[in-house]
Amino acid sequence: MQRSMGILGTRWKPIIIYTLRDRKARFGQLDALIENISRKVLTSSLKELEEDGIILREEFKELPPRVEYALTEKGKALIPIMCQLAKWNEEYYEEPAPLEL
Amino acid sequence: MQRSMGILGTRWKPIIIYTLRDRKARFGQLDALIENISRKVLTSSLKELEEDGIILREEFKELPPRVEYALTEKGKALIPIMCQLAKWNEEYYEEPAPLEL
DNA sequence: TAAAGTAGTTACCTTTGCGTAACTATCAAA
DNA sequence: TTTGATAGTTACGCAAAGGTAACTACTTTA
Repeated sequence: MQRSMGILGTRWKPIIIYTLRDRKARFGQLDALIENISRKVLTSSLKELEEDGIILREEFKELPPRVEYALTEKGKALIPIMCQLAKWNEEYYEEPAPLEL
Repeated sequence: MQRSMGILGTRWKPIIIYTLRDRKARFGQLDALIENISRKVLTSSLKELEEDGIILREEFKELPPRVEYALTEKGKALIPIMCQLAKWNEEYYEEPAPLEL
């Protein structure tokens, strides 16, 4: 478990994996699909996820350049887990109580 | 997903939940069961998990004092997810290659 | 010649996560 | 009176995570 968390224990990496659950995506698409993430964190997270064998980076030598990110087998194995996590929130989330004035 | 990660997106919180999957535990037990965690992070993580409705803190007015932590329903709903995460690592973990000298 | 599109990088800064070590409070037992 | 046990807290500091804004490189199109 400590090793799993060494790979996934950040705010954004599971969200990136979840976003790639049903499609490849380009850098710019990920940036647009994931609200509030900064390009810098996206860059470094993608790099680390690639190092850990979760995603694959495919570069097309075109103009303008194109890069696609997709889950590896190891990454795909996380899809059901990420989906359950999303579902868990839908089931148990409660609006924070409005502030009394 | 962003909300799930707002609650769980740290290195230690999922490990604490995983440790409580099959038993209540006292503060000192958690400290002993979870290798390498510091008491300080344990304290603050437990506090935040309680605020988020994941765990329940039960204080016994005894001497010496005793405090037990257990998962709430919302927390118990995470058990299968945490177990799958642990299993995922067992399946896909590879020893890092030994350094060549 | 300038703008537009893609995929980043770089510099700088703030916040959060986490660690270590020492300290507190309470009471019972030695 | 000192020790031991439980469950923390406090002070201090480092490193990682994360944010913003400006900049780069390449080529096509206007």
